[in-house]
Amino acid sequence: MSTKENLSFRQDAASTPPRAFRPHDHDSCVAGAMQAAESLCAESGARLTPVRRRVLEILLEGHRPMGAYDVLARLDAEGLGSKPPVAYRALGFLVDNGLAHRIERLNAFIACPRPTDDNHAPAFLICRGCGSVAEVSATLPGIPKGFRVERTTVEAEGLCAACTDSPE
Amino acid sequence: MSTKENLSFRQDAASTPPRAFRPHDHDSCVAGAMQAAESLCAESGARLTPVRRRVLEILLEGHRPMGAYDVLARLDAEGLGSKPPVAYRALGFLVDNGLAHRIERLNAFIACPRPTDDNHAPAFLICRGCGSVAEVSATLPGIPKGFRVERTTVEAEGLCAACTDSPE
DNA sequence: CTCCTAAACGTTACATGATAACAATGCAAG
DNA sequence: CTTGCATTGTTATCATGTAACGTTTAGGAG
Ligand SMILES: [Zn+2]
Ligand SMILES: [Zn+2]
Ligand SMILES: [Zn+2]
Ligand SMILES: [Zn+2]
Repeated sequence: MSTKENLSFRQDAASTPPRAFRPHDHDSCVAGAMQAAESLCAESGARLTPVRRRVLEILLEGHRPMGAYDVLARLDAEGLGSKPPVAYRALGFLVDNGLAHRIERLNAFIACPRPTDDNHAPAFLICRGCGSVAEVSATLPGIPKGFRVERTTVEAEGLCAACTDSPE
Repeated sequence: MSTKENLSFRQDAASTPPRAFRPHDHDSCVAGAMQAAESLCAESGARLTPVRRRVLEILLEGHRPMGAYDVLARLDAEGLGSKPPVAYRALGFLVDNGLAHRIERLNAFIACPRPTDDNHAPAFLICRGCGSVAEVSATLPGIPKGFRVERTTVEAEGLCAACTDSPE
């Protein structure tokens, strides 16, 4: 459990599908991510306020992205806020602090499963069958000399192993 | 001129910046892309109608992406249409036929400089300094076995060589 | 050439996604 | 305590994208 998922995926890319596409102990999955978020914030001084913490928990419920307004609906139902900026600010905080990522193709957000694994240039595998999204590590090959890359967006849409097998 | 830019960039990635980031004969750049678009459409039976052709020309004016409403403003000024669906339909046609691409990070569209170079899984280098975008070829490494990739979005934001050198 | 059909176009209305701006509140350092 | 700054609450508005439906047009069948 000490190995990064994105690294282990690299090491034996041929064997194991990412955790998000497999049945797994999701409770400990969530607990680990929350734990990591807490310690990251404690370390950096970032304030994981109630709304921010709750949004992270909501995002962590499934390995699938949620739109800002989906998150907002949840917050509203729980009395934590009803106006767009509430959701966007919390999501912005999480993204800025590496606790969540934005999926550009979907205009949606997903919790980072391993926020303490630093320096990750994340790539996302988006299954159009089940809607799950797995975060893996990607390095772009062949960037021309002279272009200084600051941020990358790498997203692949397709079918996960389970959805490929399933009878349509 | 027979070599694909995206291939040549791969072959000597260390030497030449992509054309979009260099001064070049842009008129012939445009002429080539229009030529390629014409023959692709002739071949496939797709109809490059006046609005569609004009939108492609507009996108080709610079190696930079334009939002749908920017394009629409141009069309409106020329009396070619004033309602969003006009722009979105033309852009959709161009994207579907490989004559333009959508840049997800920017909610914007850019003309494909080499639409006849087939099978391209394009990647985009986005310069935040000058706003130019270069299209290069990218293959994603290390996709886990079992995930069937259908479409990719690969975008890198940063600074092109010229903008890195320029004194802020 | 005429008729027919499918594609393209024009327009209305709406859905969805995101942010600017400012007032009110909480909170911690000095 | 008080002063400053981050956070929150709220309003209003902007930006992006699409469903739906009627009309026009191009181009092939007869
Ligand atoms: Zn899980
Ligand atoms: Zn799936
Ligand atoms: Zn050019
Ligand atoms: Zn530049």
